[in-house]
Amino acid sequence: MSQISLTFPDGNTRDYDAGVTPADIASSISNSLAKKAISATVNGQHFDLQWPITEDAAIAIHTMKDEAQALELIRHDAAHIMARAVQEIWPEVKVTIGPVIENGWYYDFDRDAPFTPEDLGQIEAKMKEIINRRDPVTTEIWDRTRAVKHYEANHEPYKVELVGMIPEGQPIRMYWHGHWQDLCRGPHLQHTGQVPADAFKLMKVAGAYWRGDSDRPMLQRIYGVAFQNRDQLKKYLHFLEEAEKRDHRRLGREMNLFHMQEEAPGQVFWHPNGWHIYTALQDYMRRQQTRGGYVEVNTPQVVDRKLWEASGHWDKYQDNMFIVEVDEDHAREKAINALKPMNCPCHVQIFNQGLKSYRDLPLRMAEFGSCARYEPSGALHGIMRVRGFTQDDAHIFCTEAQIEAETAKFIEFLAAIYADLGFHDWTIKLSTRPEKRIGSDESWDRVEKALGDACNKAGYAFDVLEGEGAFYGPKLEFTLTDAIGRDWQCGTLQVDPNLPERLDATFVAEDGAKHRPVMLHRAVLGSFERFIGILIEEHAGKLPFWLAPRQVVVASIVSDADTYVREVVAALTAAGVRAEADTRNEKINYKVREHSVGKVPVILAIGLKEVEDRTVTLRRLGEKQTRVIALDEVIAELSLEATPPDLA
RNA sequence: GCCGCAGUAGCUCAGUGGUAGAGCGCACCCUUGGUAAGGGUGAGGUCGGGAGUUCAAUCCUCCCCUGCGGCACCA
Repeated sequence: MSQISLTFPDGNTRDYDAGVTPADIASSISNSLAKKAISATVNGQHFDLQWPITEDAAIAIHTMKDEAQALELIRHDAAHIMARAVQEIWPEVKVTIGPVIENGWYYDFDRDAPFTPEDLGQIEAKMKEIINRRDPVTTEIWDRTRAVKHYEANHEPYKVELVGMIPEGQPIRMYWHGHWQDLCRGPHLQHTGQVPADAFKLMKVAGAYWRGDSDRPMLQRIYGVAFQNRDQLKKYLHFLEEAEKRDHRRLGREMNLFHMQEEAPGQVFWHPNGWHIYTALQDYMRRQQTRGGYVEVNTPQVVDRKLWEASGHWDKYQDNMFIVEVDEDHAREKAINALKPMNCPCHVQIFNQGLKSYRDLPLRMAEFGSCARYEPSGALHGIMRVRGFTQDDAHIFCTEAQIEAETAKFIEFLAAIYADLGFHDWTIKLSTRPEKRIGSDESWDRVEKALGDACNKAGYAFDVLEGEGAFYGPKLEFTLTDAIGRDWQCGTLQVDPNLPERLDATFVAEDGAKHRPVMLHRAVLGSFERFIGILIEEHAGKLPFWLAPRQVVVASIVSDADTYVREVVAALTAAGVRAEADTRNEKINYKVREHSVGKVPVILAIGLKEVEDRTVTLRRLGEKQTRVIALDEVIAELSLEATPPDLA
């Protein structure tokens, strides 16, 4: 038998017979390692202890202390154990796939009756039983015919399909957890008892299309989470509770920011408190855009279909548009209009007024554009995914040669805004040419390079998403990570030579001839609605002072202080601070509690002492400590704090 | 749009084949209290909408709407 040479993480190499398994190697090192080993990494591939190694390789043996590998195996085995549990309880249920996902796994089943919450409990109990049996996990490679025959005989059509999808030359691997068999690329643990019985939980059942295709059958997906131990599971469940407390829908109600109702699904009724956030953010963005060399415009809401036909939206986007038919009784002639889902065609109309010179470029045209999109009902989510929204939209009309400089300028523009808004952790993704596209490869080459170079020039790294660009051009996406680790794609910059072409935008160049400009669609926040939702969740409702809808409540302790309370409120208001009086007949404890729950950042308590000394007692949200401070001083302090970051 | 679940007072939720309850909130009264809920009294509901079964429907059945969790979607 031939020999192979294996290199260990410490740099030592040892020779073994070809076909040796990581399990053999662990045994050859020590008994304790043989017991503790769970898997190996062989030439970068996560390897089952039972798989033979056939060539020289770098190898590292993993134990439960290697968290990444341990969690992957635990979750993957849990998925199999769950599928087995389901089939032990309901043998007629058909199995499909069950991958590991963040924090756990899911498994999709085909079953007529829906799984109920009680079913989940039953499955969980059965899983624990299987874990306690400590059934061995074994594996074999089968040939395709045998695998297909096996699954046909067992009435598992989805598995037959999966076997058929495995490319020629790749092994068709079977795994057994005890008697229960599943097609699986592995790796797995060595016996079911290695999955901690007290550190997993089945979370929910949901529908999911077979192979993610909405034309194929809807399956039932059971989600589970699993960790190495009970404490980690508890911690995760606690995290979920915390995330729920940040839910913008709940905080929106509690802070009286906005509401939604069924007469206007997917649209926001902004209350005074919420509208303060909105206008503060919009005022800030308007100042930034002015500073960034943009001109602001405003364009119609209801636009005749002719323009949408010309722009191409009527063809490609109609399902997402609100169509408005004007009745003949009310209009001179019957017209079909659409609410604008995007601002770009209208911006081209403004560009097309008068003759543009190359001297006008780049022309940066911004609009807080109210758009309406008929989003699928299932997509709606609070104020994050809505049917009526306002974008911080702009289109930069420029030449191809100006794309790089304009993009670099935009990245710096966006970075400054994210920093002001408290987001420092964000990334750029460059989406490149898709398969179905227009334009020459040379032009794609140039424009993709321009975007990449612009990122480098601005000093930011980027990831590439191959083939994810729009059909007419590549784009940059800017994704920020929030306080609890969730990603939100907000900013975007998209190169578009198509729309100027379709809507016949031109400028006169130095050569005296008419040329086609390129458009850069770009946004920093995306939509105000969604971004405010993100801000609320980011801060768990405790917005930065300058954005907080209610900044200060001045609360009387005794009613003899009411006159002074009103004086303090008036002085703060005059100094540009949003202040309100609370002179209700309630105890200070009650007022403090209520305004703390309402996330008011500053409470000024006023009793007879403060009236006497012309002071206030200041209490900040979340702090127990209070501070007595002179009226003039507190006005100066809070007025400074109320100043937006770009004006401070 | 698809699968599943849900819709009862402003909010959170309980409940019943004979038109309904709690806590908080709200109103009024007492209380003037020093930093996360002082006490009392009271008002408030076409039980999401429509149809059906029934002597009788908030409850059972069907359709619709909206929401929630996923999936699909996000030119």
